[in-house]
Amino acid sequence: MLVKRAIGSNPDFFRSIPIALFYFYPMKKSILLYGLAMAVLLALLKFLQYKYLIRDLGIEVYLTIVAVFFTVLGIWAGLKLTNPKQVIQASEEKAGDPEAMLAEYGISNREFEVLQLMAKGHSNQEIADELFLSLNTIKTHSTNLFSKLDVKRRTQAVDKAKSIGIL
Amino acid sequence: MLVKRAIGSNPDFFRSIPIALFYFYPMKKSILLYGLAMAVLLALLKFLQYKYLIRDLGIEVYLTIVAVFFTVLGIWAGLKLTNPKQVIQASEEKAGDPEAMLAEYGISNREFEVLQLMAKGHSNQEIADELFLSLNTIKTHSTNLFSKLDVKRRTQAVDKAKSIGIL
DNA sequence: TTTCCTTTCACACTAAAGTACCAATCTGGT
DNA sequence: ACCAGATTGGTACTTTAGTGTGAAAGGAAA
Repeated sequence: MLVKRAIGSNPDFFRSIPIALFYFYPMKKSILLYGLAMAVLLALLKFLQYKYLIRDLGIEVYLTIVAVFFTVLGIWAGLKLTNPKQVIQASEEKAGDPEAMLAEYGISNREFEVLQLMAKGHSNQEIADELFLSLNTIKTHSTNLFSKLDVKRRTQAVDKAKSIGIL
Repeated sequence: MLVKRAIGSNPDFFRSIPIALFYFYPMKKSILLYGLAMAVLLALLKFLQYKYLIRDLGIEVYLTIVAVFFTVLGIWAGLKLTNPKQVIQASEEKAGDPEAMLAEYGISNREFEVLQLMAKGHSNQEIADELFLSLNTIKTHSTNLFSKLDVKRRTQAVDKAKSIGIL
């Protein structure tokens, strides 16, 4: 909808959208955002193409912009995809029953991730940056985590988590 | 602007770009390969452009191919860059004597006492009460302790203290 | 005695952590 | 399709934590 209103003047542009979205059909919101970003960029370039004489500058310039943009986008996507990976690895390190304890205390995945970074001495802002979340979200997670662990501070949470063997 | 509106719901995206580029910076070979892959693809497309009539299919198809390719490339880069994360922290693991380490870092008795209580998750006020000291004194001790351990927060102090074997 | 370190504490300030409440979206089952 | 839990965020607020500066008292060593 948003896209449609922005580029309404270039109907032939829409041919590219289904192509982009095709590859990611089974996926969810992030992919939708990906397609959207792609569409927007294409629209922008298309717009510039008519506005200025980019065609005269050569198609290479055109492609380079797209290439760089989507590389960055890809790196970002890659970083996002690897985050849940580390959690799995970390939770499998302990030979005990960390998973059982997490379930016992009703600690969710995200909460555990936050807990792990807390234990490494990271600040809420740092955790937010590393997980690509907002500071408020980290605060929410940590508050919920504290109530589940029945503690009041992050240092207590780390201490208790280690004592019950989930860290 | 246009792009920002499209991904507007996730402003963290833009914060992640410098992060991604930061990890990317020290890797010279990867950048070289990146440029090479880019050049090869551009050449290939250029070649196809003359060989067949891709231009008639529209610039969108052209761009879509490039976009998808470099997204995949970016994801690959992202995956590669996130792996050597945990190696860095393992460098300071010197399992040694506790007393020797205290001397090594110039940590005094009181500071160590404070550190121990910190590790148990106690607040500054609680520590002050337990040691019959004022809150300000605890703050002074902890500030000095942090500078000696070269950390900025109590959680980091506890983490580092454990890693160097004084806790 | 002088010097250095430790320990103690104060005040004023900034930064971070944490609480409370709310709400939208997403996800996994039933 | 609906629902419970998970995830993500926001606002406004209170509480701790941490910094910078200064200072006083005691002990140990030169």
